Amino acid sequence: MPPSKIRNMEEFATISGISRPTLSKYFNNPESVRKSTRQRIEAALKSHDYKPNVYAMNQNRQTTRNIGVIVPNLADPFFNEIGRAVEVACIKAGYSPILLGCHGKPELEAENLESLRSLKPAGVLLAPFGRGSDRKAIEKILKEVPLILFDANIGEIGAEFVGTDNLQSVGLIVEYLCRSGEPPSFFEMETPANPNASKRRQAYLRSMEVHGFAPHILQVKGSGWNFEEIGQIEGGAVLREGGLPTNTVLCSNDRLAIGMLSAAYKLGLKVGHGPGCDIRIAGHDDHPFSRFTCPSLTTIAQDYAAIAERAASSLFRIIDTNEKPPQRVETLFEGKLVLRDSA
Amino acid sequence: MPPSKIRNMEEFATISGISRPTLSKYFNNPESVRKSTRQRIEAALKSHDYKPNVYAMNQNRQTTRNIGVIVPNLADPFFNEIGRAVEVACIKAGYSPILLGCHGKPELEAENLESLRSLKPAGVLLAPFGRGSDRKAIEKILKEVPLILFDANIGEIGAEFVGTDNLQSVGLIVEYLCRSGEPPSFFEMETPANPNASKRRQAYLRSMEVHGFAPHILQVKGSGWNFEEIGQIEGGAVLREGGLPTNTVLCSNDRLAIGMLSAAYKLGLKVGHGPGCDIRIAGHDDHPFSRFTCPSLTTIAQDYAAIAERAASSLFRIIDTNEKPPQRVETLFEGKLVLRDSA
DNA sequence: GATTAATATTTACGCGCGTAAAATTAAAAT
DNA sequence: ATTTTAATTTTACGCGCGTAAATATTAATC
Repeated sequence: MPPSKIRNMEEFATISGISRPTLSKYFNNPESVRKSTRQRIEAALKSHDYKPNVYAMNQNRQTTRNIGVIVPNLADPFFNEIGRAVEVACIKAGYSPILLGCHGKPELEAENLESLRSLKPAGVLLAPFGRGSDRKAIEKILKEVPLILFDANIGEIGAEFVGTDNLQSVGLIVEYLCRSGEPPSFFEMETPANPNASKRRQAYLRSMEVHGFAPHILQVKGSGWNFEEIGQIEGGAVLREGGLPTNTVLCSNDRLAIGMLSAAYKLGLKVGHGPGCDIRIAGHDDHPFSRFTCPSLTTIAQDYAAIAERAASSLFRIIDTNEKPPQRVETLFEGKLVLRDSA
Repeated sequence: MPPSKIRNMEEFATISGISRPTLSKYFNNPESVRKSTRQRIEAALKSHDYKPNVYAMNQNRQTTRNIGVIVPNLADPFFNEIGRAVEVACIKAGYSPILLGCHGKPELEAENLESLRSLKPAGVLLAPFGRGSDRKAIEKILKEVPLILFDANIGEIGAEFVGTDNLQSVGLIVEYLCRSGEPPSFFEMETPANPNASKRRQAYLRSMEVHGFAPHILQVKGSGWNFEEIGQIEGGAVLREGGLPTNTVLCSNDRLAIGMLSAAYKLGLKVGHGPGCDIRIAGHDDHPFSRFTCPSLTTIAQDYAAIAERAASSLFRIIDTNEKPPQRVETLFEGKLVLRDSA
């Protein structure tokens, strides 16, 4: 990239000997021009360092190549990873993803949707808060661009929902826990922000029934996103006060389990499935830290790569064909049991 | 916001009874118009749901209100938090932050800088990789907009560096460890990506000298960002093979320490400072998980709020006054000792 | 080599807003 | 009430590119 500064596409057109409309076509889709032309453009590009002005590009265009991706909390490793996977899928398909986190605050979800709206994205991939989500804000952007929900479902909103089959995944771990020891209680927050939580509770109830055990649900106080802290404080209280009918607990998610493990450690309880262990604790999600907890956490791994891939490709299909599927689809992927030391 | 759809500023001008240039002024800085006018505009805004087209706004403008913020890895809670703090500071100052993570890949840093360049930001706040950073990519954008480094310093690049005083912070924890028990060894990766790592090693060496102890540095293999895994595997090897001259280890960062704690647990070692403990392990950074490790981790808390605030405000000053400080400044904030159970 | 289909060029207009200069109006100071 | 000062309106142009239509060129087919 020599010092030659090109100021606009016009200039680059004269320098490269290609007409401006053809260049415009190229930048919108390199495949849309003849191979020989493409090569000439790319050769010129190498020796001139020109990039079209993104603002001018998108200003007078009916549809941009931007994809809005919103997750509730980028600080949560699960959402970080799934957000990243979606990002990569978008780039691969020639779109420009805009990944926005809501820092655990539902009001930021509405704000992010609004700022996306002014970026005129071609589509939106949203992992909503669920209960905390501003339904009107979602419906507002939905009128303008296709939207697909992932991770958490909100009834009948968006063209598709892609997530994990909680019924299957929770069934899997409940079955394992029942088979390998005492049946689990279910540990969760009283007012979970995420709709998956209630799905998991229902799956737990159903699964316990299938195995012929009496369910026992521990709902503790706590809201917000400080799951570890809630698990530690409230889970610790449960452990101390002996509110458990069996020696096994299934936590609604790994972050709660991590907190509970911490509480168990403080109480001097030995967690695990070996001899001499006081209690078994299991989680759900295969949080990146679950491998490093003490003891390492038995949990369910979500197939976030598949979820991300599917959500993205479904969105691209809608964008490309410009037609919504006649019926709202719900795609669920199976979770996998990850056996470690805690249960 | 009734159904009235306004398509451009012109339309909104006729509806609101305000001239378009005045509206333009208002949207660029609400304070720049008379109070009575501002109130009229805001009243109209409430009943008409108009927002200027961002692309058209920025297209023919010498300087946008965008601030690029780049951190090495949004999945790392430390960078997530400091990135968020910077974001908030930008919004507060009326700028639009664009927070980009590099997912631990230095090549993404260069890519992100490049995509920022085409967004014509008013300035850039960069937490660089350090060794892995593409110096040329940084210098390229530096020619166009002011840039401030935070967290990790790269010699003489950018208008300012804002970070933690590792000499002070490591001195603090070494002093504590020496005073309260046996002097620590220093545990780190062989080829740390982050320049803070070598700063901390130097600070350790100097601090040990001050207290009259022989330093002992454990450099283990490993690169990349899987710190916990490296801490677990390599730290575990150190613990097993008895390569420690004392019962105390200071890890270069919390994530290594978390891995080492996990290894110690697996080996059946009791970590802590109480009676009957086999080893003391300390970290650096006050990672959000450090409160929930087993045992909870004694560490150093960085003042990331101050770092973010300072980095942002310095950038705004340069942008507003349109002049770089005559000399490159390095601003260091002190770390605070966080005493928990592990050391 | 002639015909056809695909691609490129020419020409021209518009997007929504920034921004400058001059004219006007309103508010503040005297 | 008059002058001074500040803010607003009018007018007008341009930014860089999308995009459409007509024309010219190239490549593919026979």
